[in-house]
Amino acid sequence: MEKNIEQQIDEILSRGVSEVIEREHLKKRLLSGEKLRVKLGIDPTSPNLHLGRATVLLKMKDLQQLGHQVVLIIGDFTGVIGDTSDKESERPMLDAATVKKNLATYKEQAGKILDMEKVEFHFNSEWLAKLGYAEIGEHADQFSLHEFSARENIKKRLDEGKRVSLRELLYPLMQGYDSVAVRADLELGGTDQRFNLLSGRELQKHFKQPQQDVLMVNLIEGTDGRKMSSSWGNTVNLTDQPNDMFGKIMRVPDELIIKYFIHCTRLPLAEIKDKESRMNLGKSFWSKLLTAVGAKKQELSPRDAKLSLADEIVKLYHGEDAARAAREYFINTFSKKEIPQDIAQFEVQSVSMKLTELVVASGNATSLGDARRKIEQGGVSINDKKITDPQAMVAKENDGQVLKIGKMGFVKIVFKK
RNA sequence: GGGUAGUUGGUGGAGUGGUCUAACACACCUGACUGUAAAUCAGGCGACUUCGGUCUUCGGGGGUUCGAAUCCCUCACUGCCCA
Repeated sequence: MEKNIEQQIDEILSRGVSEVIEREHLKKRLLSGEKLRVKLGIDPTSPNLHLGRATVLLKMKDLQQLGHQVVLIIGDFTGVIGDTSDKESERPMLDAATVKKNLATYKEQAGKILDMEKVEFHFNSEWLAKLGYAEIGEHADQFSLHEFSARENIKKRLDEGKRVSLRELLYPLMQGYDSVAVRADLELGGTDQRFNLLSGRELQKHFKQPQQDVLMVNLIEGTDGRKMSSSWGNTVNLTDQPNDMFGKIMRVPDELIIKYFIHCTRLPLAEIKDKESRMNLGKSFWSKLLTAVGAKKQELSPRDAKLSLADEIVKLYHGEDAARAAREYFINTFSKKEIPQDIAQFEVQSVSMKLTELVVASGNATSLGDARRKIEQGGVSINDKKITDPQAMVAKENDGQVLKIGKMGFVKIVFKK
């Protein structure tokens, strides 16, 4: 049993983790049976959680399951400081109502992973709003401009002649002071948070508190292989419907399969390793040879690996049944190119309608011009028959037929008159 | 406070009086290919259209001109240098 716990802890400290600061110290504390206060700061400006953010939450969950206290800090005050790289809008102070609303959304999403009943919540305005210049000056004195400007992303912006607001200097101070305020033992974050996470240690030291340990998880790439970010549109959101979520994961580049398994699921590492080696098998010369002579059928195709990846992830957020259904949907629709069973209906209110208008009205094109282009380029069909005439009309005889736009858009046409 | 250079479509970035809906690249969309994806190839990528056109866009506002992304004024914002 003892050993089992140690293995769990080792996995917590290594799976998907890029760096742990005071690793040995932290391991010792985790083993000691002490109940640690594990801090995570969350940003109330963007309520949409995606898989990239979920990696940290999964880690929090692991810790929660070992009996540690999860402390979530809602950055209602920090949110104002935020990132000023967006040139046109200095963000206004979030009003209480928005924060509340975003928080509710957040809780709902994070609740898919964490046991929210056991989470301790704080708004950082609780303590940050009370500080005056004197205190801020004191905190600020713990850091130098050099340290700050050496941060990679700041340095880059400085080099490129982009604006870096002085306000941004305050951000790490605030996040660091949060750790003091909640007396954090451990703080989690992405590797991009390094500086902010470490600032907590600085300030705790200054305030004669024991210094928190820091655990940084790797950032994962988005579905297109670039950095996962809401503004790139390459995220898989926790709120995505099962079919969507499944499809998005299937679109992830092959190279990321194992990384996703490690970071976004809790499939045992041994199984992941097995998949990895079986996938690599397919690439080697010997395996090709063996396959050619029919001596071996062990290997795993990236497609199948990805299917089970998508399965695992959807299961995590939507449950097993949903995952199974999503898998079927995907195979039928995209592999076998069948028309799915349940598709949205579009009710036509008149006797006939222009196809272009229908495509737009059903949400499958952004403008009539866009619809026309899709039609002209052969992206639109009705009951598997391609329509290429942009002037085409739909009428009574199309009642109940299935309109397909692109790979994903299915609409059942229903006439009301 | 002084000086100086800038602000172009989702992004980067050309363009300095008409041929500009604005090069090129990325992103995005459609199609082909495929084991999902990627890669590759083809086409597209402001809006509306009776498919002949019409209208809107180059930080905001105003002006000069037959004509402005391009010239002038003004406001806002940003970089850099100096104090």
